[in-house]
Amino acid sequence: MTDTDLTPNDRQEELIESIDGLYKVDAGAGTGKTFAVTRRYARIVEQETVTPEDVLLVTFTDNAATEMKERIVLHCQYGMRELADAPIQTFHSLCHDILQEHGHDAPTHLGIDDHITGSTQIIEDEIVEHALFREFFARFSDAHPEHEALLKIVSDETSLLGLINKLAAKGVFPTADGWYRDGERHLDGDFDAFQSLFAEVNEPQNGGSKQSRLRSKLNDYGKNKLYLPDAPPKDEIRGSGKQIPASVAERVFEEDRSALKSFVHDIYYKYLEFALSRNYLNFGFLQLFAFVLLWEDHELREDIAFEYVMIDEFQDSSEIQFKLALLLASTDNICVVGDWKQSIYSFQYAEVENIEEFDARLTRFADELNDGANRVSFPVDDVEPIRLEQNYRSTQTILDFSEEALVTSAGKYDSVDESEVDIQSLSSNSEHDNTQIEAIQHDDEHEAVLTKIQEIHENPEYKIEEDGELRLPSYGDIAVFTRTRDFGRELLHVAEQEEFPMAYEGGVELFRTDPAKLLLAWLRILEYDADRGWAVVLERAGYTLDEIKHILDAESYPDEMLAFRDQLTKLDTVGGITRQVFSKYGYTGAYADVLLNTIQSVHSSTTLTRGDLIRFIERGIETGSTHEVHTGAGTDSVTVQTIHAAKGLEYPIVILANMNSGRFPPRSGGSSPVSYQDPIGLRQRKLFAEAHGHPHIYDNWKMDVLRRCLPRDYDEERRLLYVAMTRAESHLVFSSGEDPNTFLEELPVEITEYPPQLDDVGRPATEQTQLQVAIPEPEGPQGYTPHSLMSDDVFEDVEEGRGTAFGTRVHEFAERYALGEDMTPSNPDEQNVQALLDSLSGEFRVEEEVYLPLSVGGDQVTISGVADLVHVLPDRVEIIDYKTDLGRHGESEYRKQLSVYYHVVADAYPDRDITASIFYTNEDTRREIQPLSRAELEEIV
DNA sequence: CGCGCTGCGCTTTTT
DNA sequence: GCGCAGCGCG
Repeated sequence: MTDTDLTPNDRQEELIESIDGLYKVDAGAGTGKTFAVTRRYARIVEQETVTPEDVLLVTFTDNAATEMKERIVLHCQYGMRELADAPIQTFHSLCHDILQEHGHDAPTHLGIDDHITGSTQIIEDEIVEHALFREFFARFSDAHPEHEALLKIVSDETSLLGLINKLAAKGVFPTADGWYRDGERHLDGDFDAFQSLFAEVNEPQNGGSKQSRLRSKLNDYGKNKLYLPDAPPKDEIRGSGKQIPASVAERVFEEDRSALKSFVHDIYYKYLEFALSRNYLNFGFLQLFAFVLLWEDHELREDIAFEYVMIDEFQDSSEIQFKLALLLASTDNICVVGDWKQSIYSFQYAEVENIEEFDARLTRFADELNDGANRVSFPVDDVEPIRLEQNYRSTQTILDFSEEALVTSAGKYDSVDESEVDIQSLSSNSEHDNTQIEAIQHDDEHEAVLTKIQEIHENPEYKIEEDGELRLPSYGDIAVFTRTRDFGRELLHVAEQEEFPMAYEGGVELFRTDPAKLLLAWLRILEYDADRGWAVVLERAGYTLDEIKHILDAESYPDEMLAFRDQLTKLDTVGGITRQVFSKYGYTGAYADVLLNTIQSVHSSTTLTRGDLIRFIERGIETGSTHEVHTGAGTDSVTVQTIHAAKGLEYPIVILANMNSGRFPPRSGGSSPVSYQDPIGLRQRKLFAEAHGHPHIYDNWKMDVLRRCLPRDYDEERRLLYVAMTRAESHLVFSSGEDPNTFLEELPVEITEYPPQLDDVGRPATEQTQLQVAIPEPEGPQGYTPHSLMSDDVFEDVEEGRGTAFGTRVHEFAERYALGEDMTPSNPDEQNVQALLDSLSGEFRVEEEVYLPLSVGGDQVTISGVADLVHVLPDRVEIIDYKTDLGRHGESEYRKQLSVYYHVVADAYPDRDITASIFYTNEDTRREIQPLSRAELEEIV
């Protein structure tokens, strides 16, 4: 609904008129929340004694803040200019303002001898902060040998940054000599809470005839792990009955965490110091220091505090934001507006409990804040609930159906207790109820979705309502939502080929687009003459994979490409190279523009060499950093976006795509910040430990048990579905490829096969191969059929950095067999391996643990690992790796890995010839690998 | 029917 | 690395 003309309904009226006191507003999807909030604001500032400076209105995005202001000025005495500086803003921007004005000494409250000044920068770019954090971490590691034991099990430094931010969002801060206030209590855990989780997963199933889920999960205890010598054996952990012994709960929970806590404290505190010394703050630290300031300085707090506080989208708030709101309120005129059903930002530290258990949290937080001083001076026990239930967006059929999402079970071990779910049913004010809800399924989901769109377009069965009239739907009325950007991008790609009017809205992983990958490929060619560059360029030109393989081996690149390379070589700037590459491939669209802009803006702030640019793009691909790109496709086009991006929007027709049998939700809780060491070489270490008795021990058995006690939480996934469905005004289509996921299967809608029929749409002819190349017969033992060394996915796998894991059971068989264990081959692959090994003379061994020092950018990089199977002869040494399928592991990944071992073994056997080879057990043969030089490895590492 | 082993697939984003 | 589903065995 729009604001200017309509009159509020009764509930909205109540919200607008009730401006004094505590209110918790349950504002469901499409209930005219913004309408009511903006009118309420207008009503508040109508009072003679109140000006906009007295009213804090918090939103969660800058865009929302701007929209609020725009809509407020439509019906209040203040104009845009008067509201420009009014506190209608996000928590972050408010905290920034507070720190700018009063934050100079805020760090000293934590014992940090530094200051926040006008020149202190806010780091917005994730890539930049990660780079800074890595630099900090390297220094920290050097300066703190006392934490060596924990430092060496950190495989990904930036996950520690994640931990720091999470603690900051919970209000846990370090001080010079400990933890701020009672922050430490959060780090000790709550045994009672853990024990009840433990008991729940440890309940026997099927009325006692079946072992508990926990016992079943722990069947893998110790598998692929190296535990400390005092770790209990598997049968002691699992017990003999249907349950894990109850005493295990205490054994795994109770451990001395002082070393871990002191490590986390030191990292956290030193990073705060580092950031301030470099004159920057991240978003989390803004809130941290603002909180500290408001906590410590009573006079300042009372001075800043607002007479009225309103918070929009309260389900997206974090613990510290809830507390900041209380510190910023001078009276109990507080109003939070939100909808627990739309809480989908937990990864951003949003806590749905803030709104679900608002009253209890309010009391508890106010109590905590009043520790030692009276900071929340108003009563908090009288909260007036208001529920908006009139929906202005969707038909009643859609509204009723969407509620199903919240009570749908996600799988065998997931159930929803419907009586526990507090759903305020919405009632539609739509006059029509011509709604279609359907589910389609086809292996080629992209084409199926496009076909469905074609069917819907201008189809009288999908009429939609506009101004009380029904009309035919156009492309612009349709939106496709996906859980992942990947799917959206693929769909768009197909749509482009079919010349379908479709546009992507939202952040794009810019560096994972084709223009960026082609640019990276050419840069690699220029800089290193690298296969990884040529392969991509050749593939793009339409060569088949076998042809590419041959061209790379023979280094016989097409003349036209060599000429283009020479042309690029003559260019001085990376901007020039970028422009040339884009123009060669006809990339003139929005992606290319934004890419060029990004590169040039980095270039103008630093002097960027080609090597720098390569690393910049590689990092961009790795981190998947996103940039807002406006594709500006024609006026009448289908919108594609992620569900997260679609929040707050509405479309007449919604297609919810990609409802496939993926395992939902994504791993909750995130990975442990202090994670296990990179598993490279784990199996070899185990073998080595067994063979030589010198295990390299690094694993923690308690963690293995603890992890398995945490139940999966599907609630947010249910809410995500709910958000997607409630965007729809009239029609809802679910779509899945391959197999539908459990949610879709459980929903009360029939899933129908939907074969795509897009033949009538013009398709461009596939590009012709430009060069025919004779493929030489592969060498190898007789009787094996040749097969391509390159699977279809290799380029993608390698480009996206997937496929570094090594372990296959065949490999394990080979190692055990070679080491003299009594192994019987159980499949043809293993038989092939056995035959190969039997045909070789000489000694096999698993090499000792070694460290290969590589010098990278002046810093030492160490790769630790145990060499794979090594075949030693008097005059030569051969490193052998095995693989059954290359689909999941790019050959270049093997080459990288084997190269590391190659140099290790070369050091160990200086007088002998060293070779490294992969044995393709499936159907092929052995192939020698040309190891990367140390210099090339350095580039990769 | 219960249990253990094996193969498969694999992430959202704002300040 | 990890959960889940499918399958074979007892």
